[in-house]
Amino acid sequence: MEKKKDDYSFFENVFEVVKLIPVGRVTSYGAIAEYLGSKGSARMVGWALISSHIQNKNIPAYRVVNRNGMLTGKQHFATPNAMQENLEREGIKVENDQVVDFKNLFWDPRKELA
DNA sequence: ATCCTGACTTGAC
DNA sequence: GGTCAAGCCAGGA
Repeated sequence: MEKKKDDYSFFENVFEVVKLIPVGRVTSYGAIAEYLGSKGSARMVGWALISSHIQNKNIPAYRVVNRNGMLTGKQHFATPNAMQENLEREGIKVENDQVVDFKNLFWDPRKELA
């Protein structure tokens, strides 16, 4: 990472939003990216989340899935099953690496947090 | 400095 | 309505 200018870097911003995700809810990378103003660069959100795993803060990265509600990032967790287990622990049903009733559990920061 | 890759998304065919 | 291709920004080789 870099020291950046004077404000928090893109990553810190991502962490903030991710930490604000309510329990039992999920969001998508694109939604966060759009909320941060970097709409279209959803990849960066995922990239930031990779760094989140080395952060000391509790980043519920498992609450972030792709637009399809699919657990694309489970591979990057300590164990591929961790993501699904964590979600299920919060009452979110995951089936075939996909969040059940995703559209209902979807949490849009731009809409809810805005 | 150039090229490649990546936890994504959207538009076109 | 599913599949393919391109765009996006940042970081590592």
